[in-house]
Amino acid sequence: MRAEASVLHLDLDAFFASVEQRDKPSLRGKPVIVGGTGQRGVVSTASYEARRYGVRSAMPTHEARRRCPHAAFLSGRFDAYRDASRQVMALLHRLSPLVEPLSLDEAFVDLAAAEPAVGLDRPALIDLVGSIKAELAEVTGGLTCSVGIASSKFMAKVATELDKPDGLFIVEPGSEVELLRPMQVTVIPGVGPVTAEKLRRIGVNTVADLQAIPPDELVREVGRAHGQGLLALAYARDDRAVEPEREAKSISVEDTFATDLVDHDRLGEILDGHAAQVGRRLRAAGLFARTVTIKVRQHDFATNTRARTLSGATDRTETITAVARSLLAQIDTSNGIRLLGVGVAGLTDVVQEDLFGEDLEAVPDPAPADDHEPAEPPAPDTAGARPRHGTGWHPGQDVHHDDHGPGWVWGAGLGRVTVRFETRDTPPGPVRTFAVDDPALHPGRAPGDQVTAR
DNA sequence: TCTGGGGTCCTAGGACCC
DNA sequence: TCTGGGGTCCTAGGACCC
Repeated sequence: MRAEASVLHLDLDAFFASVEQRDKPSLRGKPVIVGGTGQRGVVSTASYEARRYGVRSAMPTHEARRRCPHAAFLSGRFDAYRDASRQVMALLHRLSPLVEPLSLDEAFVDLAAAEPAVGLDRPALIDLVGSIKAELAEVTGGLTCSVGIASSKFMAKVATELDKPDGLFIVEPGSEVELLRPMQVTVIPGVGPVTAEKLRRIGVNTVADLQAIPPDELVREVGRAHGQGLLALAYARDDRAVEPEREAKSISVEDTFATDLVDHDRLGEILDGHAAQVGRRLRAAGLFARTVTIKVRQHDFATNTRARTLSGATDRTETITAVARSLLAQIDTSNGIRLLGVGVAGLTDVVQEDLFGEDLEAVPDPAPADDHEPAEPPAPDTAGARPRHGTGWHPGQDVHHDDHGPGWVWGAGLGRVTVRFETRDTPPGPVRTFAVDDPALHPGRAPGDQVTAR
């Protein structure tokens, strides 16, 4: 822990939903829910208007629909979220070279490393955050954020939660432990449902309870590393540095199906598709992987993983596919599978492919070594998790119509697709319905539709 | 009709080596 | 012909985070 409040934590408010409201004027001030829109979807982000109905992140979408049937349910536009995120991270980088992104919508900034230096007294920090918020709204077209500033990463993150949305909370150095004492133990990162229940059973509900428990009892309940970690955080002891540019340790692609799958050929095709995506991402990042993992979620939600480590690292789709297929063969899929995933780990950026002596059963005809873009296997259809990967229209998607210009998919079904024609810079626009195969209707934005940079 | 998709980190046991 | 101990790598599962 530092002597000064020099760690800043920033969290974009209801990020995905806010980007949707920014780009879809008719949704401003209305409940918006971004997430999986199918039967097995869950909520990623709910706008504050939707939260008033009890809709929360990670809630099954069918539950969200029950609570807030009149909300707009959108499946998400990750390119738009990534763009906004990049703008925000770039802004923070102009403040300090030490920026650690935690996700698209969250980051730590080390203010002690700010260039030029910034004042760390309370009035200076209030000023600084005021200008960050103004600039952030400017570059992103009106997004807001909440900010916490404290003497450590842990306390800065706790602080952010204390004033949302569009808030600022500065923890005065020295006041950390008193601030924490009355809080629920679940404010401590690493205390999820399972640990919270274990702690509850030994009478620990608040951080003050955690401080009072004999350490050996705590360690007995939650394990040594975890127990000692919790105890340190209960006393606000946290000297972790703000670390920019953490390297990726794994890459994975997975998909939950609308209905459980039994058919082995279909599962194999889906596995091939996932392996191809993983291979593409690996090559795009210039990385090679030594370990291939598959993940299988059974009909009853029981989850199996199988992994195999190769003697050399690869970025080849054929190799990943062959290993993944042989791993899938080890698993009983006869009762129905709800999720299938492929991942790689053990990443390096040096070429060291060495498959001599590798026992790859079921290796398909190896392609020439320079062929790094094999034909895509057929995309999963019917029972799969469409429309996310399919050609169907999905709610919220950007579209362009030859006659009506840019808009977004309001809904689709029964051979029809309904589009609202509006953009971030227009007033709420009109709604029209087309046949799903209307040749004048195109996915994405046409070049002329680009929103003016601000 | 419960329960996403992308990750990180930890634990425990077995293989293997010296 | 009798049972070590440490270290590393690997696999599987699970908790947790956004």
